Amino acid sequence: MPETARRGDRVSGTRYGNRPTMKDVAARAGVGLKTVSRVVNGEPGVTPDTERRVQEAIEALGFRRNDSARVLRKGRTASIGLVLEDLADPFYGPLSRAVEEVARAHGALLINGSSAEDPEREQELVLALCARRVDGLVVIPAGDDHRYLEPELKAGVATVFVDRPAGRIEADVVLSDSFGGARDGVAHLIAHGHRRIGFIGDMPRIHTAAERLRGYRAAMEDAGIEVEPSWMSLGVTDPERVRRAAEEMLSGPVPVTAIFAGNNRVTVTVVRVLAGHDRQVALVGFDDFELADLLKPGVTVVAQDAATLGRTAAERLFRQLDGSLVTPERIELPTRLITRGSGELPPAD
Amino acid sequence: MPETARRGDRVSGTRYGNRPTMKDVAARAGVGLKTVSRVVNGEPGVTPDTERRVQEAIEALGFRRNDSARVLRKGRTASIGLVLEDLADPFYGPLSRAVEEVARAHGALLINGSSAEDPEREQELVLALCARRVDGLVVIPAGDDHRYLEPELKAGVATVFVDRPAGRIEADVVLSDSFGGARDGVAHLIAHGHRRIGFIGDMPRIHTAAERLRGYRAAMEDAGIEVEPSWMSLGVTDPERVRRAAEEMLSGPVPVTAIFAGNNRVTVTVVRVLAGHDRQVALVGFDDFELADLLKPGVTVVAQDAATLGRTAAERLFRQLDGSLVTPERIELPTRLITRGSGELPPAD
DNA sequence: CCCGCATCTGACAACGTTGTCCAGGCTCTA
DNA sequence: TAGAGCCTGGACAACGTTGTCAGATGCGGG
Repeated sequence: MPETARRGDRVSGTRYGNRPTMKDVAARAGVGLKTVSRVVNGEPGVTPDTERRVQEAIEALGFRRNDSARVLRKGRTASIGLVLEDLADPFYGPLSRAVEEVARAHGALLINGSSAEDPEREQELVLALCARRVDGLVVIPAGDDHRYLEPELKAGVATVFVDRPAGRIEADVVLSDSFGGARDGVAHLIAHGHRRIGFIGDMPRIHTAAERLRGYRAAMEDAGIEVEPSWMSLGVTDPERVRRAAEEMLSGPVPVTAIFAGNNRVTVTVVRVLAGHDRQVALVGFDDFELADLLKPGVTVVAQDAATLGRTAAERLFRQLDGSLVTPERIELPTRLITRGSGELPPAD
Repeated sequence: MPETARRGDRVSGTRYGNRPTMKDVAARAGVGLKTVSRVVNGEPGVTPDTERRVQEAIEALGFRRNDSARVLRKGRTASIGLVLEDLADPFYGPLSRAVEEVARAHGALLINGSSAEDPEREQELVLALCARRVDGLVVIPAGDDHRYLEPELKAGVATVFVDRPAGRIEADVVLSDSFGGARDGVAHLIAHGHRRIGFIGDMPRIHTAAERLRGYRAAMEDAGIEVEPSWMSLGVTDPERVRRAAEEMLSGPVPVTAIFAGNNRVTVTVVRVLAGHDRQVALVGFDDFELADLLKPGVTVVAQDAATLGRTAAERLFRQLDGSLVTPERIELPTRLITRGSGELPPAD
């Protein structure tokens, strides 16, 4: 019976299509396996001459340590996971980058995934990250029930939620003061004489959206203004529906003189709608965005700092891993009203 | 001698601070180790009753398969790496997202890292990803020598370069037609009567920057225009220096009547500078950006599609992994001139 | 009633690394 | 010069999973 090559057969010390291992390096350098390990990890106890021989063998074979095996042995992966809604959203880019910088400072890599605002996909992603044994997780939740994370928390996976709180579990949260920010933004419009103010926001099942709506209501109530149902549009995000919602508010039976936009995508769409109108309508948006200052008029916004949000969360994560942090906490970062013109327009009835 | 707990001691089947393993699940379910593996991987040959018992044990213990061990055994990680310049840059967010979507369609996770345009950091990141044995790499190179990747390529790591070509190695590349785009953009300005046209771009050691500069020169030469050295500003990116460069071009001995901006960050800064001037200066920018249409005047740009760039690259990557792709290729995607007003302003001398 | 076969299950090795521990050779001192 | 102590290097097991292979079980037919 003729022998055929099988996976695992060795040819001149290296496996077919596979990578050289420490064993191969050891054989080539004429030293023991552990000595190679010591050199690779910069551990003491290797004479300069031996080290040189090993380095040469590593170079010659193009050896790279297999971190999967290392992880298996050591238990830490030096990587953290980030689950967010959509990396293409300008709000999350800087956030992700901030998390990455902190991770890098701690020698960790960042694995990230977009949930597309789908709770199921969020869970799928988070569990995939856990299966890869990330040391920690930064999650911008899409769903509102995170009990599926309980075994992970128990197993010591550091976890921080960002932008929105975790559902039904105890965990660290870092978020912006959506309620206060929205209330201040709407109050700002009221202070400039507006009473008929529209609100366009995301689905209230999203925590931030609900909080911003609550802020809107609170500001209106504080001013003794009764809110017409037709002034509120909830759960619309895609440009076309935002456009329709805005048009309806502007031409309804009780037309608004100002609009509060619940997030940057909505704001931008509303700006587009208003650009097509001749009537002056005031606008305040939640979330800053690039070029807001260059539009005519400049767009007044309630700004939250995505990078700080990410940095704060990541730092807490690594403090959890240190062990210097135990009790879950809720950290709320203040927002900042930036006036640029659009929010200071007087009502035009 | 009192016994003290050591790492490795077992308490009711689970290790301290560690996670349950298949062995633990097997013990609890009263089955063999391999049977658990079969259930977890949906392999056939398990009776419904046994499967139920195993599932219950998994549930009860909160077991998650350890993918590090799995990878070690199987050789594939079902993850790909993406190295780009800066995730916070609006050009890379959509690109990253597009790569992620393709990866997801192939059941792979995305690990990404920002090189911050630093060749050393790029190499460090790429090698860290290789150590984690990603199946493939999408790289937006910062450096111009990628020979360090040779062992990886030989070992079968699928690799695609995006936006800029690889240096000194043979590899797949997907990029935009920077030269043609810039030439067309500048020609557009020339067609509208401009002859004194400024160019502000990134360091020429960056391939795209060099190509765009080449396009600028080509368009000028085609029109028989001699370029004044003071019209070109190379290697400036940070807002302050771009601002100074623009001001100098506008007020120099031979002031320009139009500016071609080499990338979106430069374009935005130039828009800011021009907003502070009363003299009308034409502007064409490379790269589209959000809200370019809402500025007054709208900003004419040479648009490249970041998402398509990312998608194309990722698709090639997985075709490499299929084995259906062998020879490295260079794919150049066309750019598109979008006229919005700023590029059609006549020269104001 | 027993054999053969199909079906289900488990023991065992291997993946590539690191931690533990011991051997051998060296230096230093009494 | 012998003994103690240090330094370097290597053998071996373990991490948690999957592939291989053989054993156990049950069933139907001769």
